[in-house]
Amino acid sequence: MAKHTDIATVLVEQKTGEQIEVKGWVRAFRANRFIALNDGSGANNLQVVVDYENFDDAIIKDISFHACIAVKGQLIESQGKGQAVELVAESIEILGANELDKYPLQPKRQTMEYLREQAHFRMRTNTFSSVFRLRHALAFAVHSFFNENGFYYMHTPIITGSDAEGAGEMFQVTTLDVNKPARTEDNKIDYSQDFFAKATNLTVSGQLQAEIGAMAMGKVYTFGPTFRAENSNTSRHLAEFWMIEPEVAFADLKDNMDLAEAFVKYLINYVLDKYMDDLKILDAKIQDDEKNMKAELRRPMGLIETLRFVVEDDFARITYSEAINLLRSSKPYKKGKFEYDVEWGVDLQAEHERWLVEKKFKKPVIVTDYPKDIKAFYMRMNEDGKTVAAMDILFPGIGEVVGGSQREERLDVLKARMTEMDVEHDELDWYLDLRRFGGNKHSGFGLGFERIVLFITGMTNIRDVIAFPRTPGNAEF
RNA sequence: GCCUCAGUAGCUCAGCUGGUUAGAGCGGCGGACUGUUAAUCCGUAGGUCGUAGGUUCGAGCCCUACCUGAGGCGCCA
Repeated sequence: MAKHTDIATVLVEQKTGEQIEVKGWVRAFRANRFIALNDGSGANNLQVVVDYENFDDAIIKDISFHACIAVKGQLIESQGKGQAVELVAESIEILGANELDKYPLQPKRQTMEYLREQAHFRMRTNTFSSVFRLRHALAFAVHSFFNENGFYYMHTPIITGSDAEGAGEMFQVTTLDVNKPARTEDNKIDYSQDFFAKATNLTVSGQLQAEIGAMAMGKVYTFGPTFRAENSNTSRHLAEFWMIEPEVAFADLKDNMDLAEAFVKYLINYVLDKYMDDLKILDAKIQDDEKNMKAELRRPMGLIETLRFVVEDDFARITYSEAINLLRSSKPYKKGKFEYDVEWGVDLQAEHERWLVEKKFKKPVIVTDYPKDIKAFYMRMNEDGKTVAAMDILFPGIGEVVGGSQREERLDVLKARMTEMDVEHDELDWYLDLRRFGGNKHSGFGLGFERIVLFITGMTNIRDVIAFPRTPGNAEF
């Protein structure tokens, strides 16, 4: 028996005249004659033509929406419009029939919220199969970009005993009996009896460990799961997400920005180059979604147009202080339209970031040199003693996609900052060692993978770009 | 964690100022159909109006609490 062929391959090679076998799920069965078959290998369906007189009624009856079938036959030039080739069915095997009266999906538009509840089936829809193919492509492109640029992929720990970074609330990892944990004599929980003989958590960032790598391997990156136990209820936050964190020795803040910008553009170019079919499906979906929306709520550009625009143009680069000045002389500020005040020393609010990105520059904006008091202890202090060498990249629609900095390499300055910000020195002694012994200038950033997938797919809720989203109160599947 | 909005058939929604028997489209089911592209046509079944209380002669509609979802904010990536 011939091995079956991926539909994507059949459609690319178009070897008409050949006998082939394909396997997949029925997307539609029209006029008792035409099956739109999809096996997930690509965005496009293969049209299978059935002469029903040649088949049992029972088989014809089982060819229904999302039933799984195998088809053997000859590939021919399509006799109809809409596709180049089609498969003339000579034999059809029902691999898995479908009970339509109980099946939660329907061949019609269904809301993202409803499909989210059907996470075990939603990948069978056009939208989600495209999203997850793009997610795969982008993950692959992450590795390919760094590999091409001389970076080493580093696996930082998922369970960590280090809780000093302060990036967010953490999930505790323990094998102690939560109902009656071991206690010390003064009735505190006795972590010396826990699995790792200390309190441990799921990682909130691999950055500090990546710095260890950079101080030996030069250019490293991590790409792995990250966990935040924040009670964040937004369309841009997950409790479990994937983060990419490059760390580069001998690099200053400008090198860091150049890297981040080149990286993001590489990812976008990668899918523009290789996954246009999926982008077209999502582009069309967005246009369809926006058809009934008021003009001012629609996106100014289509998805593919937006992606091209981002890669063709330089990102805007401004300092935090310049951003404050721009905001204070902006129309919405003068008219009192902002809900929050704009004041040097206070972090930019979402509405301020949105004005900068969507109104002022109309493209991604890199904001640098934030006040030291609103940023982390490890960011390098600038000459002015007030700001640090930090940078955030803000994207239209989703806000902060990248957060990074040049790291403080001066031992005395770093220690002073840790004291100032109440960071335990003892726990991070190894981190200080990196400065004590052969330290160097270095920089890095963190990029939320789902946020960039969100931007590139044009989806609007981060829960729809990860197969099984974890959010407060929800860990289904 | 805070604010706002929503929950009516399997799905997407309509349901007037509180008033008789709860409406549509799609989907399902039964049938027709051999060039369709979200196929089309005919027929048909399907509802504890999120849950629990309350107000009222009378509640899908008003009030209270809770649950679930969405949007926004904060925290961040």
